[in-house]
Amino acid sequence: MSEQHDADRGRPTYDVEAIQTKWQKVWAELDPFKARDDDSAERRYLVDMFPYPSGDLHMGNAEAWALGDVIARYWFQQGYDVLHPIGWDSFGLPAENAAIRRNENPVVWTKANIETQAESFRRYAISFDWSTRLHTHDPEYYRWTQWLFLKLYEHGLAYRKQSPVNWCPNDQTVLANEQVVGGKCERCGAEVTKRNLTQWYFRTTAYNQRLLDDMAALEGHWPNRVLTMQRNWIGRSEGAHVDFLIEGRDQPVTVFTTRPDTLFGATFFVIAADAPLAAQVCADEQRETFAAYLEQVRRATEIERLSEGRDKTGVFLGVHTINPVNGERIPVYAADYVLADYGTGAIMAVPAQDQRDWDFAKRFDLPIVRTVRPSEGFDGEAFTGDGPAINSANDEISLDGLPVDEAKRRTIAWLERKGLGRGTINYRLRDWLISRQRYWGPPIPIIHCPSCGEVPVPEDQLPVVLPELKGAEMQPKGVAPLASAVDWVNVSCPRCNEGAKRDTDTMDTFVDSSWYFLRYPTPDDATQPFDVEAVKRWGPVDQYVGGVEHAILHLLYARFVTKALHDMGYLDFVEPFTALMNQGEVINQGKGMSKSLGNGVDLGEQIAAYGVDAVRLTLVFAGPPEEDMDWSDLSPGGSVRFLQRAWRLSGDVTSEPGTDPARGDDALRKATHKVISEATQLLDGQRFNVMVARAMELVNATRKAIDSGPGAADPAVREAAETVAIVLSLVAPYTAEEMWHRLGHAPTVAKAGWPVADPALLVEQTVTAVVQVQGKMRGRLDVPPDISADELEALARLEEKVIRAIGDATIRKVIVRAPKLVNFVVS
RNA sequence: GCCGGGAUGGCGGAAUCGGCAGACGCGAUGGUCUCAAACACCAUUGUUCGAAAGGACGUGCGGGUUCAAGUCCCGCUCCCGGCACCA
Repeated sequence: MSEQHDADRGRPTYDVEAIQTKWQKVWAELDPFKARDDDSAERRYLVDMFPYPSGDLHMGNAEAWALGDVIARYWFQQGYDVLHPIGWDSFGLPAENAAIRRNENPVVWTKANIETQAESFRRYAISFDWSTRLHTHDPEYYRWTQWLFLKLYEHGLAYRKQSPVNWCPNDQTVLANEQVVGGKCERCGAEVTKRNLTQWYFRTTAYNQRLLDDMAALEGHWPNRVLTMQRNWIGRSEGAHVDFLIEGRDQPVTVFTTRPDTLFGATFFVIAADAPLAAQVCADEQRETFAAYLEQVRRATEIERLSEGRDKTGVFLGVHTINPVNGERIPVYAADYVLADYGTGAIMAVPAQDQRDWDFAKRFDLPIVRTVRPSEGFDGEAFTGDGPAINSANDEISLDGLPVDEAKRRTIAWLERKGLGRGTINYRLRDWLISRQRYWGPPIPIIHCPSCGEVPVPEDQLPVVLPELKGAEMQPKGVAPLASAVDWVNVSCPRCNEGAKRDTDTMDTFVDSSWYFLRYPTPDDATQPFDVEAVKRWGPVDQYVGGVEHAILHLLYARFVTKALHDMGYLDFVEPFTALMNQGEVINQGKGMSKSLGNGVDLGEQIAAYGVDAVRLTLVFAGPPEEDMDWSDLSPGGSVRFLQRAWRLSGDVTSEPGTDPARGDDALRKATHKVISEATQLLDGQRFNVMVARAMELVNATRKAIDSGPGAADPAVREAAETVAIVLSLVAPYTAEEMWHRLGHAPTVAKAGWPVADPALLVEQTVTAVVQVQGKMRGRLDVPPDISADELEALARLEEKVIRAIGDATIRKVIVRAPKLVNFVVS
């Protein structure tokens, strides 16, 4: 016995440290959470978004894993064959920046942090199958990330193009659209600028409609806000393509519009200044003006471009185009309020019905023609609402008087008939830019050959291993650090054997994490990225747990990769994560924890002070899983107190293990089985905080039964205490195991089996009926649950308080809902 | 501006089928134990009137439906999150 004894009372005390040390060792030997994968039970697959190894685990990690572990451990208790894996998302910038500072290779810092976190996870007692462990920086992992690249390349889903891209001047690398937040680098906060570069892309746009449609199956299983964010990001909009002929060009220029009905009001035409088209159409006499403007646009950061209340800028390109619907000659401008990479990079401008166009028209003194009659009393500028069309007729078509929807349909039909345009659907989603000019990521497995062009590295030559750079060799300088590893770069072309060069960019770390859940079932497979059959057995992930910060990036990419691999025949599902839970954030004193605010709460210190179980319990009990919690509102001390009360029950029970509870105290048994029944429902609904509350009630009831009820020897007391241990095993594994041990059982309580409520014990002998007068509560009656309406009403009429409340009034109506309620309506 | 979510005691939160508002916990107050303190345990704890019995009020605000509304409907306010010159 490792328990210490209280000197005064001679009774064992609840020694958190000792219990933790003791059971950690036992569990390491038992390895109880290893997935069996042997068809002995239904499989369940739970994944927590794997951690980035930056230092030790923190409060946020602690919450996410505590919540995921409740679900995993509940499944273990129910007898499922559970796969609950762990890995590390171990490529990425922080390691690289640290390595530059420390003049070493990023692997050193990365490995050290991983070991620290792994050790913390073990102490934190998460129910992992440790044999699943993987790290994305291992060549044996990224070999398959490169394989994924090659497969996408093979199927036309990976390609290289030149395009204006987001550039982070601080990190000296390009960024995906998704990594630019409010014009700033998502990672370092620097203002992002644009550069025209040739980069690698994954063709996410090939899946835009399916990414949208397949969300129907996630409805109700994914948080609403995540689905909404994904929908916004994909940004489907219905409209039309309209062709415009620009003077001096043979090929028409197509624009996208959601308002084809307003075509008669298009009084000018705008091309994104940084789109190649702008330079192409520009008239010679305007060339200098345009070049100056373009230079100004290029220099501006996104922040400046988007800044509130900024006047529209632009230049006339010296050419005109013809409005196809009315033959009007309208001027063509270049401006930066039109985006080069949305739609076609050019628009028809309808100032009367679009505020941006209105602003531009005012600035450059361009005509404004209303083609939708604004509603009564409208005193704004551009009118974007519904209304009858006006000024919208030519020899062949008249929209006048039609509402917007109908006018759109007619215009599209007319355009299609004339061959001047067509109805279309446009998406905001763009292709995923995956090249990075940094070191610590998987090299792109492409060789550039002067005669053969882009040549994929043959599969049997994977992995393309990173050359071992350290310190300043990785210093970002705008070109990829790999370029300076001359021996590594120069290779012979796999196709023609002549001298060639490796691609020197590495892949975005989001590529690593876009498929890791497929490798967990077979993490050591040296012959393939994942075992198709094993993934069929386990996949898709039944429950995914992680922060909402990945609502767009990671989840969108993982969904895209899953669909692509499905179409290639590797997967039999199209959505990777059947259900998603976003845990809330742990904040402190109303603000996010940060060094600068000095309000950080250190997980290690909390665990040292209160113990693993109390910290986990506090996090789970704080509120609904998805809600943010403020650590300063919580009381780990209270959790310790509760755990101690629970633990003490296990020492008080005097009956032998295996005692038949049927002879036990009826009232306590009923309480126990009610808690079992409720806890089961609450777990199924992921309402873990309420489940903890029920466990607390059972502890209180058991305490009472021991002290002032049937006593410690009653079999119902044992049943209750054992139930407490099992329920607590989902949240407080150490305390639960210790209780289980003191109750005379062998480890491990984690697999004791989830109790089943006895329906006979859930039937109440009496229920409380409420008696109301005028809807106000005036009395309570204890009645049998099968009481008839008449009997209940008769009893209610005899209640003294009810009689008093009715007084002289006449009873107009009596509502009886036996056995719960009687309501007298009087006047 | 658009989209999503929310507002319940001093605090975190329960009440997910329209039927006892405030489960459970924290904090607070009083008590038991103690030389004392801490721990532990017991009791009280929505506001208000009342000595008490008992009553009135009470779920962001204003209306409505209903015998009955935290819950449903209409109109607001405020807070949190996301998107935003996306044609």
